[in-house]
Amino acid sequence: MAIADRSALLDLLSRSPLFRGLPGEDLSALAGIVVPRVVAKGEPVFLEGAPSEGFFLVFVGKVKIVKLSPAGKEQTLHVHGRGEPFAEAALEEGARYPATAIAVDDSRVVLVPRREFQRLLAKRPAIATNLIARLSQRIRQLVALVEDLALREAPARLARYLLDLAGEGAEAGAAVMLPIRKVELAALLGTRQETLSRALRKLADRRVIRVRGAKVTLLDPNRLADLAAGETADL
Amino acid sequence: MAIADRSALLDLLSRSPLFRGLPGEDLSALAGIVVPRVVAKGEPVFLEGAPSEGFFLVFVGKVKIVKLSPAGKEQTLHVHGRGEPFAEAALEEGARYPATAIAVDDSRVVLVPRREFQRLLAKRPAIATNLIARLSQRIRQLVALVEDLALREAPARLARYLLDLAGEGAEAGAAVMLPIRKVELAALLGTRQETLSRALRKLADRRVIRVRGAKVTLLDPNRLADLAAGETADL
DNA sequence: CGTAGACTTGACGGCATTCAAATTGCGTGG
DNA sequence: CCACGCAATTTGAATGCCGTCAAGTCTACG
Repeated sequence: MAIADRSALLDLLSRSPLFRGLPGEDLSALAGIVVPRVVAKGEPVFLEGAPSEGFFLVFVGKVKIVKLSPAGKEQTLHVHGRGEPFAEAALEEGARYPATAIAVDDSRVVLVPRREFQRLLAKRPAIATNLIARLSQRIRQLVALVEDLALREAPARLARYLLDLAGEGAEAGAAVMLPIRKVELAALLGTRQETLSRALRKLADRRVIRVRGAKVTLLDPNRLADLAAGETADL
Repeated sequence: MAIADRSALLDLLSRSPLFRGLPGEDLSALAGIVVPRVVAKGEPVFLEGAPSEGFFLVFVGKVKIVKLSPAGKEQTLHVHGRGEPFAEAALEEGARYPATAIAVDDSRVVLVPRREFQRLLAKRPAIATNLIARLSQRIRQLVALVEDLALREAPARLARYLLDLAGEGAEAGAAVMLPIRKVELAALLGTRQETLSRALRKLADRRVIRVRGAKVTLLDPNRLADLAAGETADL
């Protein structure tokens, strides 16, 4: 990795939720340990079932974590952007990756090797705390996904996603840009692009949102929240 | 709690995945800190959204973790039996329970209060390691559930569950007892009792299993594994 | 034996998937 | 600046799994 990247790397590490607040010497040591990798769009970072080498951080680009069925269907568990760690759940001795990671765009990631990380973990209990917090958060995300899949219909999932994207204080008229292609979004919402398209249409027809390509305007956030909550009441 | 229970409590704690290997003095301290609770069948241990008091261990009985929709639908995330900890993901300051816990049978649980636990956690790094392992395992379970919901049809989910229950080396003719009522199992598999009933029937008709009440005999584990993997090929 | 709870079966409808085809968006070469 | 072509997205029509509603059956147990 070029010299010019080293400071960027240090910056990345220091901002990561896992290493936040770590002394400079540790960050420096980490920067020396970490293994950079380039991954082209559509290529895997690792495959489900492969023995864990460690966990990763997204340096540039986007990486999705997916489950694939033999029948070729795909469910996205999460899409990670710059600075985010992934595969932190596969850190134990002999662990295997429980899902596949694929680059959504041309990306650069860094591998934090398992052994070295464990050594650091033993030395710095603060990292354990951060890791526990991170794992707990991931559990909450997965619980929310299960809730979506089991308890909500496609339009309601979309509504919840849009509200999530807009953040808490979503005013009427607020606009959001979809950060991923619609096929990817469909996979994340547990459906197909066709169904997503129809769901967008449905909300747009009811003047709850307006869609212009990847730009979605929230015309009526309150109604959107109702729909997200599972209100079925059609117009 | 009666004196006679104290040794049972210590036994429970020492066998718990979180506290395994802890020095006797810590276990003793824990036993003094822990808060016993009796919960009748169908009653909640805690409700989704309530501020976390800490996490729990099942002493006697069974507790299910569920997500409820406004429409009244229910998805079970997990069913915990004797000795198992639950709600370990809600340990942070100000955390709220991300799902509801309900006793499936008349049960006794013990609460491990958040503050006290955190104090112990700071003192014994080994617990942090155990906790990380536990959270990672929970993540894998949830990923498996998502996979089921998104990628498999009801009969395939049932097949996977039965294989899970039978364990790795499932011989033809091996029998398993369903540990929970069929309504509960249906909720865990993300479906209804009617659908579960039909799925059992389907597998039985094909001579893959035999069902006698709660006893299920695996007549053809290989075929069952194929079905679990998503093979659709009907008879 | 009778009752309550657990489970099964049948009929019907809906949401989402699948297959197929049309349409739009957009980067690139002319 | 515009046309071409691929990729992304949308739309339409048919099918299917599963959920709902409503009876019916089984079984443990008093």
